[in-house]
Amino acid sequence: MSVSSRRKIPEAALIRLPMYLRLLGEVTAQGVSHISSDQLAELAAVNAAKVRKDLSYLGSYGVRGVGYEVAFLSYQIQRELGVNHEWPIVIVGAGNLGQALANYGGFVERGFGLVGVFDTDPSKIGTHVGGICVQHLDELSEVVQTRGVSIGVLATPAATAQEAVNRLVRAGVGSILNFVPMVLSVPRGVHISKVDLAGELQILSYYEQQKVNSLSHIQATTTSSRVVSA
Amino acid sequence: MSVSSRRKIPEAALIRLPMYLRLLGEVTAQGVSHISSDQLAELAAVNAAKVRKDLSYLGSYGVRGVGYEVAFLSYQIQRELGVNHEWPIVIVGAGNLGQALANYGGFVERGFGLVGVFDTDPSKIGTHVGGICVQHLDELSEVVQTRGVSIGVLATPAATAQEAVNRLVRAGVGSILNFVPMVLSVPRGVHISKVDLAGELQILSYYEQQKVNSLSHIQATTTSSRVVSA
DNA sequence: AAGACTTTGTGAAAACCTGCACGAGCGCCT
DNA sequence: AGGCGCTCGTGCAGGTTTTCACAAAGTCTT
Repeated sequence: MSVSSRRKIPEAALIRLPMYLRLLGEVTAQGVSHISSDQLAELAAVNAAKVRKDLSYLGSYGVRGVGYEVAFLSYQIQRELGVNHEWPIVIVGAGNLGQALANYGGFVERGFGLVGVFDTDPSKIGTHVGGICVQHLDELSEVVQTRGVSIGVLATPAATAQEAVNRLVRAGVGSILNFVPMVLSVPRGVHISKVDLAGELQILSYYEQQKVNSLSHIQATTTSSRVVSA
Repeated sequence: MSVSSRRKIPEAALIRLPMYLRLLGEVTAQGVSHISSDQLAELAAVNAAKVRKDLSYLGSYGVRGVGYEVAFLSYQIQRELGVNHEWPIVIVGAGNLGQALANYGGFVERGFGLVGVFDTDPSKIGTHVGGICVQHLDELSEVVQTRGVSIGVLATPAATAQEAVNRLVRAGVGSILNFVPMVLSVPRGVHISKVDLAGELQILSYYEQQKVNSLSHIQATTTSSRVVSA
């Protein structure tokens, strides 16, 4: 059995691996060669036991009394995440967000090479974003197949998102990062994860509203006690 | 006691409220006046019991045998999230991502009005993005206070992110949406939530890698059995 | 070499989340 | 009015995630 599929990593732990990997990269740049779960936990602002348990899903790569060797641990996380080699990605939708994502340096920096940007708007096709010439969506399948793309980013208007997903899936893309605030359906086996930008703000808005409410509650309480005591 | 602070909504349920709200808006546009938990669950691609439990944290707003009145439920979710009124927001960092976010129509559409974009780069200051003139970060405090901003979006380079956060906090911002792949520290009481774009892709990469691994595992098995049978 | 000290890996407890199953309440029909 | 059918709200069981606590296993000092 292949080493990396030894066990399946729980979702909750998986989500934190990119963060650990990034932090390990940072401490490497600072010349640190070993790190304890306590130190890594401090950097990641999480519990140290959680760090150890998360890392234990990869295997026993720490040394008791010493900690983890940064370079070795980085490599193991990379291998597990599959980011020890570059993944070609495509972006569908060359609007505001699509363009910004195409220009976003963070993707290539962390192992994702943009090989295609697609749209259906004739005025966008032929323009260059992120060093790539925008192509018509009809070319998607061709590019996905010749470049071996298995990850796609979706940034179209809501109206055309499901159709774009269908095309991505038909072309052979196996995982999709969805920025369109819509529930999309994909066949079993295709992985889709979503980022709802406005939704994130609405969650923050809840916390702010709670603060306002609790303040007005205190004020109301104060006021009524004044009334009572008057 | 104020009605909306009656109970605290569990994080897991809170995250789904923006989605429900959006779906309710869509069905309203289609002229639907009532909806059952089953129907909403179908639209949201989640379990119906989960929908009912999530909504029950807001109060008992459904009618047995009938379902939920869309308009009323929408209003209640909006009130709970605090999005029944507009929130002014600021964006710090007018780079690629900051500009795209400033131009992103989804924010204003869902109750967030951009009132300031800030940067420290002199070449950016004075340019217009998203209908707003980019100002120097030194102006942040002034704008936050006069406009009553309590939510900020962070999209600076990593090197300056912590300093930008400090300024946001000092200016009086209570919640921050962080797009910078960095762990930032904020004082108790300030809420920070992060979106790690490349991290999301790395998670997808894990799933794709798993598929590759399980294929090569099958191949390895097949190969070895061939060897055995040869 | 032994003892002190450090840090991992993990069992077990606690907290949290999900999904089922069903009682309770509501509208409609006769 | 009473019975029927529908759908909510929720107790409970099962699953997942987090945290604690400690034995095991290493280093370092003397």
